[in-house]
Amino acid sequence: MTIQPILEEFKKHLPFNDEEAALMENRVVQRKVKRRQTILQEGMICKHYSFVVKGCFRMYSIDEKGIEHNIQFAAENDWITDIGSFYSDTPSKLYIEALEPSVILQIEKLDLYFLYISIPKLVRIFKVIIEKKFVELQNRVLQNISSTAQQRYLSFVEQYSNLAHRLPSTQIASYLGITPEFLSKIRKELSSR
Amino acid sequence: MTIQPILEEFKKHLPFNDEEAALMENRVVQRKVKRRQTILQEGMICKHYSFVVKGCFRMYSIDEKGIEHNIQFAAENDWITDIGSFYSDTPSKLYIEALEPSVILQIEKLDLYFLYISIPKLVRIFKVIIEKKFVELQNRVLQNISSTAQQRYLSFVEQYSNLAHRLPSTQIASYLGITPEFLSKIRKELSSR
DNA sequence: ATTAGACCTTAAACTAGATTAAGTTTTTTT
DNA sequence: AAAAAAACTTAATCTAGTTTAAGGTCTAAT
Repeated sequence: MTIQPILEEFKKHLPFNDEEAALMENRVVQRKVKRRQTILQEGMICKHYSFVVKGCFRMYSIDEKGIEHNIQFAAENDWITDIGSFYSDTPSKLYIEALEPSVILQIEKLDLYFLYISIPKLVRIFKVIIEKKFVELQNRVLQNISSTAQQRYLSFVEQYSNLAHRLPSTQIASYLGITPEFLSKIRKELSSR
Repeated sequence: MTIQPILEEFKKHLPFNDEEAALMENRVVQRKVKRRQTILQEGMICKHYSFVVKGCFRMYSIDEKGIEHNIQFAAENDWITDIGSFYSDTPSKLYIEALEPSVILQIEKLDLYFLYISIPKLVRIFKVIIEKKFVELQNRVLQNISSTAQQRYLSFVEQYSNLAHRLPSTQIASYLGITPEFLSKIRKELSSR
């Protein structure tokens, strides 16, 4: 079954029976994405909720000066979408790009709405998913307004150790809101102690 | 009916019928909160989801140096809770304090769970509420990693003009992640142009 | 196998924002 | 109404992080 990875993930919340799984299987599409390929670009309406089976993505915005700013990473068993664009059908200001060759499972908006009605507990599951992401984001805001770049780097490495050794440091710097040059300085300082 | 302000707010999502309203009325408690009084403190488990009827609150954390950092404000018709502590029954690291004499409506966790079961669309409503807050928070993260303090101040004033003229500038500085002295400098610079 | 394009590092000069400190005004409490 | 406490401002000094620039390494594509 294509959606097996999603079902495994849902077991942590509220497990699905065979009938529910079959309903979902019909509405989910698997897709391969090459390294550097984008699945969302500025100006597009975000049509899908995507689940990462294999690989890694970043969501970023480009400012007036042309500089990219990483808002979020998503690796195996994580969900990624521009939730604002997705639910309100407005053009996105963001990009979602594969940082590695990847495999994802995608659900379209109307299919997700159909599933919300036919499998009511799915609403509960997606509510819990977003609540967890909300808490993570809130902690990140707190860090941003209260900590130095070094402290933020250390807690990024601690919290996302799987990502930290897998991502180019340019991408991490962009996520932390500092220049790659300064991250290099921080790393040197840390290694010399 | 005590919960009238909540019902008005829900009309924007999915309106309640009389029966549903009565169920909810039984599970909601009204409470007056004095200026500077806290409804949540570090170490406590956050027991309530709170709806602001009148007044204004801030949620903040205190760092090792004793400095307070504002994570969120909530004024009329907004919800406030430490969602991490509330759903996982873990001690909070945050404070919620009234910045003005206030009136709130509170729902306890078990009551909310009862209502989620007896009024299924309530799950949908709270999912949408948190999704909107998620988008706001994501924009704030983007601002924090990509903009100067002046730009962040200007977009705070634009987005929350109702709050901006109501809050002491110390509180705004703490929310923006800068010192009150530097905010004063920014304001002077803006007014002289 | 070679070249182009990312990626990483170092270092000097610069700037946004912090810190310290002192003085003024406004608000709150008694 | 007076006293205390909180809030706002200005300015000098300091520092975390940026900018610019150059050289070096690694990876990927022809």
